[in-house]
Amino acid sequence: MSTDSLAKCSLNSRMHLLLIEDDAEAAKYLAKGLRESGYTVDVAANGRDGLFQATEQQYELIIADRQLPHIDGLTIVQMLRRQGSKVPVLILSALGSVDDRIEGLRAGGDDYLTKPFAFGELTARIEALLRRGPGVAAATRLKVADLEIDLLGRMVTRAGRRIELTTKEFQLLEFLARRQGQVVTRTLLLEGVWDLHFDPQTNVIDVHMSRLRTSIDRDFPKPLIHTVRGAGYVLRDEP
Amino acid sequence: MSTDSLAKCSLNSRMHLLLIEDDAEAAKYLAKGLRESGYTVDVAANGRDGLFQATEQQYELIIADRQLPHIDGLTIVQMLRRQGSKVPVLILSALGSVDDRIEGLRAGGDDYLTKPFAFGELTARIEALLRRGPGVAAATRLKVADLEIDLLGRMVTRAGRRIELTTKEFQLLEFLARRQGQVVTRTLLLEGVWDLHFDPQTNVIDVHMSRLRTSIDRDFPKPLIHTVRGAGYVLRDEP
DNA sequence: CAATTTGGTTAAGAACTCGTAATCCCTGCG
DNA sequence: CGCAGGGATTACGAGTTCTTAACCAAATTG
Repeated sequence: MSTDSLAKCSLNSRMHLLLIEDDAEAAKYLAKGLRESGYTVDVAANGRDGLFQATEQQYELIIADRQLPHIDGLTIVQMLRRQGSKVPVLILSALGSVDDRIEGLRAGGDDYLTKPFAFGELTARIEALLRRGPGVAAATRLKVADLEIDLLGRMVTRAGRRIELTTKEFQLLEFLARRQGQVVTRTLLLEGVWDLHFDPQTNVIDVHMSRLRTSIDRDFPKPLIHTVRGAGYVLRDEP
Repeated sequence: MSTDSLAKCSLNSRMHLLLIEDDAEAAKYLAKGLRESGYTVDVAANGRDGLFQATEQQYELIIADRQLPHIDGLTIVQMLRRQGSKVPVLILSALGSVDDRIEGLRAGGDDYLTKPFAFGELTARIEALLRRGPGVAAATRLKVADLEIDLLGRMVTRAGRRIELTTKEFQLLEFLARRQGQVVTRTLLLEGVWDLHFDPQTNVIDVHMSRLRTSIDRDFPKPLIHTVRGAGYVLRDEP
């Protein structure tokens, strides 16, 4: 099966990652691949910016090169830990030899990966780090009433019938489904689905929500997407 | 990997085992003994590495300690099974109570051995598991709907009709078929089929996918290869 | 060594997505 | 009732992504 599981592991929840890598080309390649795999990726080109962004924003995981301008990867980990942050950090190292300090990372719940590595290996380790502890595998399918979402296959069915969605629609639905029953505010959607941290002054959300609605709810008696006036939207069975 | 690993796994009589054991001394002792018994043995020192290696490579059998750092033995079995792997797994445990045995087997472990044990007993059980039949053997043919792929014969048929493919096309199809139903990203394809670890800045994948499509899907009403915009491709029956 | 096959590149255009903006539609309140 | 404000819907177009055919070089074959 080899990389089977890797593929399987890579299309999960929309997680926010920070990639700290000074080699522009490598950074671009990795970021692209990770985005294809469904992650939201921010990139920092050096240690200083990286550390700043890591403290400024909350990431689910940080991937840092070992050797970086200004501040190297290991130091970033140390500083983050000193600030009380517990974000898992994955160190990319060009060094072949096993460094004691790096070895120590594993104990701290973090991990390292020696270059060159297969992309699949990276996603596998990311998934391993994102798992909330042993035994709790990340979900691969979500269910809301008769609606089923297959994250690996990027497939949605309702009442057994197949529903085609665009990428944005799928992301939006996944975001809602992960918080099913809870009201999701516009701001939350803007950040979680569009990665916008300011008000775009447009009605992007409304438009996409409308599109998603026609796909999900039009041909069915019970709508699953509900508007909460003045607050946001909910995905749930009851009105 | 594709055809390489195939040759490796099916045509080589030397059995490939993965031993996941955190106790370095025990691991060394067992590995040595198993190698003397004619097995090729890889060792992983903790659950995370073990699970990774188990998915990364095709092993005929996996021997895993029950208690491991990061991810324990039973969880490894569960995860492998969830990934569709059928590798026989032998769990080693210091726990001897009946409950533990049941739990271990229910998790999908194929056998259970309580420490301390005689080395002979270990080899006996390994042989039993390996002998236990074709059901556990590595796949030599893959099926997706009416499409059949004979990995050993390097032959493809759809609806009984023979389809001729070039080497690249076959590799591509095999890669997709091994992950049928799952979206395969371009990056993954680039690495898995072309062994390119950077962006080739061309559309090789698209072109070959198009060629594969004309071979596989042109003369049939239901296409099996589907594009997932912005992500990659899937091989599956449904649209 | 010519002929054929194979695999990578280029490029044109087809198909599709997504954001904007204009318009319509509620809902609640004065 | 009519108005205001939030929300829904629709159409459009720019930009992107995918498909395909044609081309060429390298490898393979007779």
